[in-house]
Amino acid sequence: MEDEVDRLVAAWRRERPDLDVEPLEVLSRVSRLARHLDRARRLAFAEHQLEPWEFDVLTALRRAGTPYQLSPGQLLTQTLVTSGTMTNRIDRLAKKGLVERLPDPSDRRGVLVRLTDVGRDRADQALAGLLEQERAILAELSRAQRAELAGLLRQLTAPFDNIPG
Amino acid sequence: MEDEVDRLVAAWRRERPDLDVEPLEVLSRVSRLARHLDRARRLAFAEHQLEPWEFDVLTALRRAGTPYQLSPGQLLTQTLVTSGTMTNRIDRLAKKGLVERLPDPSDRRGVLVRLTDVGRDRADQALAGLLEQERAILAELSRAQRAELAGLLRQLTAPFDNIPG
DNA sequence: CCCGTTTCTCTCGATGTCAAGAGACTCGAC
DNA sequence: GTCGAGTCTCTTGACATCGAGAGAAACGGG
Repeated sequence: MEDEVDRLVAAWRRERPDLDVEPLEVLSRVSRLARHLDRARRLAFAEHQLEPWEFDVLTALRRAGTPYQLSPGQLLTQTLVTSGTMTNRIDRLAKKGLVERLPDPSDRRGVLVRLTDVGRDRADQALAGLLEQERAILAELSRAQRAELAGLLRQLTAPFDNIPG
Repeated sequence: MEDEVDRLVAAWRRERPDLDVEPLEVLSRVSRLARHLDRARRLAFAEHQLEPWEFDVLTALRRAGTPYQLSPGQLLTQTLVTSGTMTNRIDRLAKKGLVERLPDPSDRRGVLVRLTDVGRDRADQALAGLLEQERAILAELSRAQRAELAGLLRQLTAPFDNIPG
């Protein structure tokens, strides 16, 4: 089956026959698939009244384990947004009752963000929904193919995740 | 070599041992790799004084072939942004002298956006730089592995690209 | 022809993000 | 102790995007 990247590559070969555009076969597909996934996730989360960014923050806290609390700084590094953005996000999540701000008992500059019970349940439900949807997308592939794909992708992501920042 | 997704998956298995999180092994890697690629591309384009969105628009015109012109509407569908955004983008590219607006001779409601010579050269140079960088990222894999990866990704993207919109 | 519908592009207001910096507090050297 | 550098969170202003809708022109049935 043909996809958009096949058409993209064909267009480049026509317009720039001097260039080797083979890298696009892999990396343009990665980018485009990621975009499709973003849209699909937005839909899946909407069923739980969550935005993707809310899911990101809530699950970071959820993965931390009890008592489900992290500093805003720790949340920054996990979600890769800036501090101004995180302040805004915590404000909105707190207003919705999904997290609460607590003073950090060991550092009076600091704050701890803790998941409320409601927040934990919402995160758990949204994760279950996400996994269900992702399983449907991956049904195109056999178990062996999925493992193969995961392994090849790991080879590409590992340098980014380990060497720099 | 371990990557962030391995750590992510391990955290979920600890916190939610009841869930099968195998889909994350593939799809979280796709999303994270796409994010790394975005950052890398931003850097590569900066050497040519281009933003990623500028590259998107210029190369859409470039791929169209001579005379390198498309309507704003055609650019919308290729770049997947809204019309308000495209108007803004064309304004800024025109101000930089990379594209120009022409009245559409066959439809007085319409406009044609045409790549200037400067714009075409910038697009060509930026594409060459991008491909060079992408080749470096893909050097982790053998030619056969790249072909395998492209094929598996195509199986996942094809349903999105063909069935819906 | 004429009028309603559709198809274009652009305008406008709201929103989320980033980058830079301010303010509060901690920590270590002296 | 005290001072300066470092750390942490929040504030502010700029900016790109989206979504809804306005205005202009094309299209097509009666």
